[in-house]
Amino acid sequence: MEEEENLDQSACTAHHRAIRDTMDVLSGKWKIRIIGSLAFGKKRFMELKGNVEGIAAKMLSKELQELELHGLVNRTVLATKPITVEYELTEYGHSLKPIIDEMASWGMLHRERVKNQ
Amino acid sequence: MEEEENLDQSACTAHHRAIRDTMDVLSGKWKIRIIGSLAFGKKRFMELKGNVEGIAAKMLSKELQELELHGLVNRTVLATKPITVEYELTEYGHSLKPIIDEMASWGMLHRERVKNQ
DNA sequence: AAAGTTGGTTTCTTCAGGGAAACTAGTTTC
DNA sequence: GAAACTAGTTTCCCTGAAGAAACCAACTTT
Repeated sequence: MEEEENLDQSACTAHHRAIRDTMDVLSGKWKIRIIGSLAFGKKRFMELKGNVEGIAAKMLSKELQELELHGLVNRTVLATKPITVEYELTEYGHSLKPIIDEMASWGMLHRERVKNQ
Repeated sequence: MEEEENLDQSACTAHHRAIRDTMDVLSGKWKIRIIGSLAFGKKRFMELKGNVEGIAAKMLSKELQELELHGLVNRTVLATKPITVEYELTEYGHSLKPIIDEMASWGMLHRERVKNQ
């Protein structure tokens, strides 16, 4: 009984810690939405700004920097006529897709439920 | 090509909207962690407070009220000697488990990665 | 040379999310 | 009667997340 409790407790502690870790990386109002946008493919700064409705340039810039630091996003400067910058998910960034996808499908479920309440 | 683009765009829009909807329900620093704790089974107020490390009683109380309003959590008052209150996930609340689980397992992955970097 | 494009940075400000601690209230035990 | 346990509520405060708008700098087009 006691051993079982200890196992439960340590599994539970690790679970909580893991959730906190994830939330730290995805902290703030915008990161998940930016990643959700990039999950559809690489995008330029202004494309992202149009895609992530409501975000200000300052926020987008800041969040992209954090995502890059965490190794989730790659930033590539292209030597085009007016300089363009491309952002794309790294392989590691793509590993967040299951979370994003679950959130997206739950959101659709929820919208149906609220509609038919 | 144009039709394809329109399909892409509307699928993409719905995706973004769904993510926003989910984030609205799970807004704030604590809801996911509370749900993550309740996913292990029903808990009393003080149990939750001990379980969700760092949360203040005010926050816990406020967040639980919101979760109850959204139909994710059930609150039951028990007529015990000193009154006790039990919180548990509703069936609908359990539908969030895939999200929580994905976050937990990504968090563990991330911790491994950071450790071995 | 003025205006528009790109991708930002800087500054200034506001507001709400959240923290600490005290307080309530019913019951029970010391 | 004081202290302790239950589950909160209330108040007061403060920081940091975020918004708005202006500004910057290289290059192109008109």
